Amino acid sequence: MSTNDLRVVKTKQALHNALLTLLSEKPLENITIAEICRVAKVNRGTFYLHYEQKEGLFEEYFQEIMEDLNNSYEEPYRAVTTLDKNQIDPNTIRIFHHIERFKLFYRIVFSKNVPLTYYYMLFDGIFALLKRDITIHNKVHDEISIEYYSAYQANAIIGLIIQWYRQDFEDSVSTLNKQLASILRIGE
Amino acid sequence: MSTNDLRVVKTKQALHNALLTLLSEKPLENITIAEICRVAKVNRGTFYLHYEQKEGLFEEYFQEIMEDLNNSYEEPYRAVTTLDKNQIDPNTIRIFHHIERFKLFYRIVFSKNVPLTYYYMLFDGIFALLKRDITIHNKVHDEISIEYYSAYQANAIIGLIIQWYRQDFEDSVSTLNKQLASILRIGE
DNA sequence: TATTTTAATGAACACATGTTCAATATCTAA
DNA sequence: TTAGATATTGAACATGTGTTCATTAAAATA
Repeated sequence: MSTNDLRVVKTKQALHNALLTLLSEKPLENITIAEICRVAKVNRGTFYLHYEQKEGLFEEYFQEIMEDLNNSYEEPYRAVTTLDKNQIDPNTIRIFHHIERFKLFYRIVFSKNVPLTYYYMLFDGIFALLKRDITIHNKVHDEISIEYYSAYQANAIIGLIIQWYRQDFEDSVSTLNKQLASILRIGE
Repeated sequence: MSTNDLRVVKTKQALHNALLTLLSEKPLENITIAEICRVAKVNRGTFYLHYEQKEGLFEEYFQEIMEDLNNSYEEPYRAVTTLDKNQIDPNTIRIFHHIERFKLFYRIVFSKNVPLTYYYMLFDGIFALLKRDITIHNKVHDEISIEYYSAYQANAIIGLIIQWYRQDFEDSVSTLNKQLASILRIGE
């Protein structure tokens, strides 16, 4: 099933468009595979040739969004996890911008009937960024596992995002940045 | 649909037992409602009278487990979020004990094809505990929202648990406690 | 362009979902 | 204990799921 084959490209594009169309009408959980295929005018068997669940289709979008997250972290940036808290500049924290930019997607990602997969994709994305940073600055005390520490910090940030999501992203990005900066400053 | 009615009690009990039986054989995602009903010898229509999805049935177990979490936090305890980090005693951190006690359940809760609902139940449980504690000690700086701060701390702990889960809970409870204590000591 | 390769199709299958409704069995309260 | 209330049942229905297989159509390549 070569990804370059025009037939494959065409089929996937049709399925992507169909999913997007349906997502503007109703939540992912209420969309069926049969429905997507009807809209895309693609045989249902063909769907299963490429994906196992509708979630797999959704994941392809997510990949692109995760790339945006990574790009938004390209240099120049200064990390939020630097142990020297004085270095923190709220404006350098780009994660919240990213979330806001794709809040239509993140409303789906954080909705309660959706599988944990997407959560883990976000977690892994942030985890990798923080871990890279922690490793670069490598100031963590010996007795702390970098893995645990990264998981701790990454998920803490997602905790803020959950709280933000639950108020339907009403607070501004800069409010979130300030909250994070203030929290990290505690204990100085 | 009175909860006291013996018929209701009996039906729910049968469904609970059936779910438990099936869970010992295969993951929740591979268990169907029809299957649960067959094992429980309960009409499928009756299932829908009480629950919408098999997840609703699972949630009832979760409630009990959340009670254990709350109980494990009864006094005497000293909180992990006290801003004066010197007060932290790893032995007072009971969350990891709780997770380990119910690791059979938490393996399900953290599996990637399960809905986010369970994650939120755990999050809300820890969130409430930490918020109560933060409010009692109420040492958070003015500019920090207690909601955001609690969400941050609660999810950070779950971050450790995710990392723990991903290594199939191989580390000991005391390792987790020490990691948390060390992380909290950073920045002192 | 002609030939080969292979993705997509349509039909069919067994089974699951979610819902309805009249008939029945079981419980509660008098 | 009986009468009334109601939870449960079984049957049926339209639709979705996941899979199979021979056929067809569209792409790659030579």
